[in-house]
Amino acid sequence: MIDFSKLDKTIHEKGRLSIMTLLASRVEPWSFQDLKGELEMSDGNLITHLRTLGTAGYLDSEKFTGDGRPQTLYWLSAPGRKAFEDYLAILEQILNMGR
Amino acid sequence: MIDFSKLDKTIHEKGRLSIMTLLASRVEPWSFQDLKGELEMSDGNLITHLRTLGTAGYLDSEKFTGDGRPQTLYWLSAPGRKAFEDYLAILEQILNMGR
DNA sequence: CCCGGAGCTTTGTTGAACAAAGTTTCCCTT
DNA sequence: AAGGGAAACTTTGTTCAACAAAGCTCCGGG
Repeated sequence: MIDFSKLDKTIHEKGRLSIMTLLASRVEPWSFQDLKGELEMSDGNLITHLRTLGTAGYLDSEKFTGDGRPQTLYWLSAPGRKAFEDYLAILEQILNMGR
Repeated sequence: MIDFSKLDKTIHEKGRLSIMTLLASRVEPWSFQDLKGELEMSDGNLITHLRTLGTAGYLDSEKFTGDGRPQTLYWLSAPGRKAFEDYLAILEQILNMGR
């Protein structure tokens, strides 16, 4: 039987799930603007989710101020990738059980 | 790109997701006691989630008082199964995108 | 006629999502 | 140098839902 209590609540919330999925979907980091453009989210909401994920140790970020406008890049940390893999494993169990 | 806004919030919450998964996993209905035994949830919390799903039209229920103790049985309605299928389709997209 | 369990309601607390507006920093233009 | 503007971030406040705990109701059995 699936252990739903193992479903990482930090990841499961819709907003953060979408962020984690985007970050996991490619190797290159995402800028704040790219994330904002892809997800329809207010600045405050987006940055709060990013901070929550950062505090959990799931992502790293770096602020660049070199070329043109300043921008911050975000990418999954190793623990973040691991946590997301675990999360996906449960999704897979749900899929297999529900069909 | 995945449309995360289509992620049914009624289903996505952890408690209701576990209920829907259980109900979808077999043809026979589940009794309140079976659900309560499988999911570790208080009576009030469980019944509230069931009512939320019922109000959304995602499940049907019937109260039996014939043999021995009274019991209520719950099962997915046709719209509920459809909504769950749609939900699973998005999970599948997330899985495919994250790997 | 109580006793107890099943199902359900009610109440209250806690916490999180989200929006909106304000703040800071820094580049670029004039 | 001064001001404009965009990016990133903070703050504030509202709103809503999860969840626990306790109480209520119905009904069958002893």
